[in-house]
Amino acid sequence: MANGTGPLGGGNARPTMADIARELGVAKITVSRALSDSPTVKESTRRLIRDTAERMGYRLNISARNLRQQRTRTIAVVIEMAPSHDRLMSEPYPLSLLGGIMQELTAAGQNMVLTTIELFAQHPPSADGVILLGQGVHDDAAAAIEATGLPYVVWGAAHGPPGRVVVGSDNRAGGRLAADYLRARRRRALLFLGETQHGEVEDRLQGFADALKGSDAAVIDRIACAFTAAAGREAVDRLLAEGTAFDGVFAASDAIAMGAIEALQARGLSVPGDVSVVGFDDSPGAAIVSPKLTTIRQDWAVGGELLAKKVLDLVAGKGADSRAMGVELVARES
Amino acid sequence: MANGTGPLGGGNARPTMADIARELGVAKITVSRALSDSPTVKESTRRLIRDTAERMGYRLNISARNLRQQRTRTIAVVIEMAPSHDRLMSEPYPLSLLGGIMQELTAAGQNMVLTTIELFAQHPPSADGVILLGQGVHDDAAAAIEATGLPYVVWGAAHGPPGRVVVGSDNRAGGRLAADYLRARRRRALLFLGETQHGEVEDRLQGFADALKGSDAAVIDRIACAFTAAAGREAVDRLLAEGTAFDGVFAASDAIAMGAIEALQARGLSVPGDVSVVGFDDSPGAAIVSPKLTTIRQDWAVGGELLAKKVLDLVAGKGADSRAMGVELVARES
DNA sequence: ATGAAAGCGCTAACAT
DNA sequence: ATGTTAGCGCTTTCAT
Repeated sequence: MANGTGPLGGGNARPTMADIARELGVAKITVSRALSDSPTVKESTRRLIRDTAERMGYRLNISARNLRQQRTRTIAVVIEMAPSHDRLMSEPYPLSLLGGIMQELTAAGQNMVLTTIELFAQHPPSADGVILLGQGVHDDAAAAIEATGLPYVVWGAAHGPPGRVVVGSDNRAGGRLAADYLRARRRRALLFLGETQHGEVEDRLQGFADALKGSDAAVIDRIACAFTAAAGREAVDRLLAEGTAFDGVFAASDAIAMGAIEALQARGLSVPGDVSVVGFDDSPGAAIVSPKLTTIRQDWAVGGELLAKKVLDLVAGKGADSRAMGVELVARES
Repeated sequence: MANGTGPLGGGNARPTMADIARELGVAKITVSRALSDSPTVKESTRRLIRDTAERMGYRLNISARNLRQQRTRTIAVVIEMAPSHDRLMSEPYPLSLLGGIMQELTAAGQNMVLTTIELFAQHPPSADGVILLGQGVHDDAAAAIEATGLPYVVWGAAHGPPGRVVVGSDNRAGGRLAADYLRARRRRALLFLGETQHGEVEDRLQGFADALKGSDAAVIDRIACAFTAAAGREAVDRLLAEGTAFDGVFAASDAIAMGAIEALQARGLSVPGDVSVVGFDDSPGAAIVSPKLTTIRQDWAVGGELLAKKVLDLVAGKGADSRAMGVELVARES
């Protein structure tokens, strides 16, 4: 029973500035000025025009303005992954990053179009700038964006060319914090769980390994695994089945850590009795699982705001620099 | 060190179809036709034009096309909430819902712009249709969208006017399933936790209460609480402090349920020994917490796809109907 | 198979 | 304080 706004239109097409101008006997440029609050329009005229516009149900044609002004007031947010169901949930770029971006763009009166990198490469949306979430294993995504010539910023790790603006957490510092935590608990045989092809994860491992140098603790194994609980569970289960012994785990995400804990408990091992586990992200479930998960908190919302600010600066021709945001260890039970 | 695409431009502005046409000595309309794969252009001409366009770095000006064609190939997705950090975090529904929407829109070659209802009301983005996520307590959000005259669909509960297209889970059925589960476990004094101002939650409670009729079990109390673990914890803690006795809980979200379990355990009560708990959503953490949470699963990704399909149908003038999607009880330990 | 003209709705630049 | 002119880049319509 939907009616939409069919093109039958009994003469009720959306009115334009010209319609309002004709109605009032003014020039359409005056309408334009009045509606955009130009100070050169007399207050009374402005009020008259605004009221008439409202009465007639006028709405600005944004495509026309964009065409005329050669800009879009739109930032494209590109998610560097196929839009598959389970991946979206488990990837470490949750909605809070989008929330931060949205908050900042909204405040600046900018629109935000969301695409995947595939779609972006095929039909780049009209936008003044681009925020890329995740760089992917190779630099394909960034390359696709560079091809458009649009200014862009990236969430992730600063492994790309030096001029690129990257915002991300200080993943090395996160790795160091995890190492310190495990060392303070006298853990020596440590496991790292995470896909180090992923730049951020690589940094986490690097910080982790660095901080262990010169101590009696060491990374005895590193397992590439996806950002999911299932992957963490399987990895740990396999190791235990093989008889690998370890007493500490640093996982590249909380989901992985939770999966690891499950696998440990399923084999009768206690966390943190036998094995200590540190996750990454401080995701919502971390405080609720049993044992409560010790983890490295990164502030995505702030990251999102920074991304948005920086891309807007670039769009405005103001320049911007990369930023590694501080992280924090949240010591809970694990 | 960012350079952007400064307006200094040594004559290197983005080329237009006219530029390509001049370069090749053809009419710009021929360029237009060639680039849009019109069959009336000779194959050799098309190839020539495409190659030249690529060589010159041509990119379609979407604003111009939109203006000329009077449409945008864009769907606005409106999030009916302030982009506040914790709500976004604790409310997982938008993320997978967005995934489904994106998948479907992407496949249809549509762009997706994301806004909040506030921003939408101030500056409606240019879009051919709207997907509204969540209706809010009153009907404000839907009203703001209706004011634009754009076709729209809503995620939530079908409590609005009859013509409105609503996609959502069958929340009443979810409530019934929860009731059946608790009855089968001989639970009699039941608690409902959730904000029934929220249409979906209201339906969950209604189905729940309906299914209890004529049994010896009953809802002894219903507490309005936000969708967070903290709210669930506080609500249950307060009740226990007051000495209220109950042996079953149905929570409007998994987060609430997890908070409730925490509070129960903190007071030395066992789940499910003393109290059974049913959540809603089957969110990622549900299978990992201890005890593993029994919950009602709703498939957001499919919901997102449906929303997108239906709004595209409306945009195409094809009509669409509302849909309550089936839910499923996932019996775990709680 | 290709082209010329017109115009989508808006605003910058230059009058008045 | 208001108006005139022109044109953003594209595609529809009507020739040829």
